Amino acid sequence: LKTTEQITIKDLARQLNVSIATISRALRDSPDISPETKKMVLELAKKLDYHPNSIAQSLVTRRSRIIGVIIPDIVIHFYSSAISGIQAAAAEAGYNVIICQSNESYQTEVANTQTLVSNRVDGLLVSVSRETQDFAHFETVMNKGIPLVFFNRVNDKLPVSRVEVDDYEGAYQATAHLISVGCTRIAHLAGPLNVPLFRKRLEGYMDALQAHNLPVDEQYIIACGIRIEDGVAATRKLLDISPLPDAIFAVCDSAAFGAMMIIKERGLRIPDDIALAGFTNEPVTALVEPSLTTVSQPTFDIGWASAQMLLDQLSKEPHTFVPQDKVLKTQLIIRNSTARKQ
Amino acid sequence: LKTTEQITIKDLARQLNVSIATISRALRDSPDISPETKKMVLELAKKLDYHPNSIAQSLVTRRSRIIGVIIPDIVIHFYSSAISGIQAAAAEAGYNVIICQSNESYQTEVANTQTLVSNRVDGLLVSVSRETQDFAHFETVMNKGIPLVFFNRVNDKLPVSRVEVDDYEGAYQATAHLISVGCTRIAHLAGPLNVPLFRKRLEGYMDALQAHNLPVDEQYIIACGIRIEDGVAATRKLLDISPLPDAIFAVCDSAAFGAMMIIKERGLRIPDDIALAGFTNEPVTALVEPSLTTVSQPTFDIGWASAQMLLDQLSKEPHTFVPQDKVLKTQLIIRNSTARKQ
DNA sequence: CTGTTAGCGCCTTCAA
DNA sequence: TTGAAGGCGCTAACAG
Repeated sequence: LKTTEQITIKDLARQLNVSIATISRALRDSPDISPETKKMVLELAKKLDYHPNSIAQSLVTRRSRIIGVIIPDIVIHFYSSAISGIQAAAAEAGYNVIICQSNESYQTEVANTQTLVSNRVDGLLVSVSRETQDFAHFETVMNKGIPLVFFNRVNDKLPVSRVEVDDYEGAYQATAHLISVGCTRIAHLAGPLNVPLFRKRLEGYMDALQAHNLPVDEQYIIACGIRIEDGVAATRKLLDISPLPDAIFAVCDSAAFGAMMIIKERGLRIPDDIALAGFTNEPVTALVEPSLTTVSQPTFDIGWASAQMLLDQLSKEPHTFVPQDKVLKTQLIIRNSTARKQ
Repeated sequence: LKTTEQITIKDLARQLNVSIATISRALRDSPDISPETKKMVLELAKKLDYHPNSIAQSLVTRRSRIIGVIIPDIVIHFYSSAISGIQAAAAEAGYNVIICQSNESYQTEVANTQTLVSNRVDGLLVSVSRETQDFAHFETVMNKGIPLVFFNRVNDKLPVSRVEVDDYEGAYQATAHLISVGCTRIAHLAGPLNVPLFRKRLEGYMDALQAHNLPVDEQYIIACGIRIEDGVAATRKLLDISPLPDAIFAVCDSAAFGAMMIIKERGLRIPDDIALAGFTNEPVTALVEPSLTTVSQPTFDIGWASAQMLLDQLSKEPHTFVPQDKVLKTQLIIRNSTARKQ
């Protein structure tokens, strides 16, 4: 075998002495085709290892059966897990997925969007970059009639469907838990506040403090990114403050890991000197020492639900579209990093 | 704006009263086109937010500018990081990437392959599933003239290019290091041995023992998967053996994490009772307690190099093709889990 | 039930 | 420098 060429319906038609239309029908078991012809065609197709050229199909059906996904960073566990959910749902419906990473860059996100539009994806699933303030590129997508669903990094600037978790509630519970184990000077490593979900976590934190008659002390709220290094830097700053906090609620697990390193480096004990809680429940949170209290997010389900929402929209008439908003529940996971103070 | 339709060169041609051929030429700055016409076309294209339909382009050029990737599991840090490398290299060359997960299933891998072929990817980057023994689906791909590169999970059953790391050497060094800190009963949590790279790690481990005049004791070699739970189960078995090992070299970091949990659960100390080493150098290895000695792999670079190798093949005449084999270096990272015994 | 015909959006000779 | 025409592989009327 040295077939550098792919088999087409034309080849099948020639070998079987029928028209290409007949082949096309047989392959897609259209109702009006004789069983014998169909059998004959399918057998030859299998023998020749024929596979339809999806590109040609897409061109004529005007559907690529491809979903485009834009995320900030695939290496972040939350996103790789969400993508698994997206792919599972997509595969079940016969769709493929093209993934683009914005690397938290607005420019890259715009470029990604264009690429996906050029590739004629049937719909778009997006977690916007941290930098993104202007949503014109997504408006363009909508104007072209391409369904769009935001997940996790959502916003209300555009009338599109979204899937998110109850970040406010999760943060509230984590903070309330820290209070319940006896902490009174609770600091927060806050995420970039132009991202709504991080703002919601901040609000949940603040409201929990107030609901328990604890002061919201601005100096205990430190701007922080979402990588380990960010947690390291933010915690260094935080531990220069006096009096020291007796607890830290970090915006995400990675930031919490960074905090953990610095707290230990300073010779302080977790949770005795400083209790610590994170957000997301990455697998390793159970493994670090002490194990990390955190807020569990259904990462796979977020991806799954987003894809379902998009697929649902894809299957309906465009004019019947009404934006949906799905909020998934989080769950507080209590571990040793917040064990009750003696 | 409510344009549900996408702009085509036909629209541009009509508005400008020129032929579609002229538009096509202007857009792709062909040499024979007047500067004025070109300028006129480009301006209108921008104004109307025209973007070429890549599907139509692919159909006629017979190149999709899409690279297909098949990996076992995107949630594994190694793979998500490798994918970042792949995407970076692909993007630089103007290629897109479609990722499929086999979930370690042979059947799924075969299905993935078909999907990607149907989508007329220009080339394929593959880390085969754990189950895969039969490579006929990849032979089919090669017979269709689609370039193929194996990375990480490579094998020598097919004459294709591959990118791997020096697994043997990495395992040898890790084991030699354990010996150098005074361990003499070194166990190995071995990966699935039908996967060549895991076999190489086993061989590196065994050869290091022999080179240092230590016996290779079969009961200290435990079959293990590559997830945390696998490490847990394997270590449970291992710690029933007497005498207990005084060190464990785990096939990967996740298995090492599982081992770490069980060792602690048994009230044994790391490294004093049992030293521990992993493989890959996932970010969290530095964070667990004690921090984990491991063998660092250039995960991003593996992806990058694989993509480069494929792109290189794509740019050359098929008949000039000679399979390449690139082996990247690993590096031993010594941390507290193997601190010298007092 | 099957064949003919016309595109989908674009590229690419071949003429003009 | 530009236009006309054919075709990439497939689907979808429309006839027969």
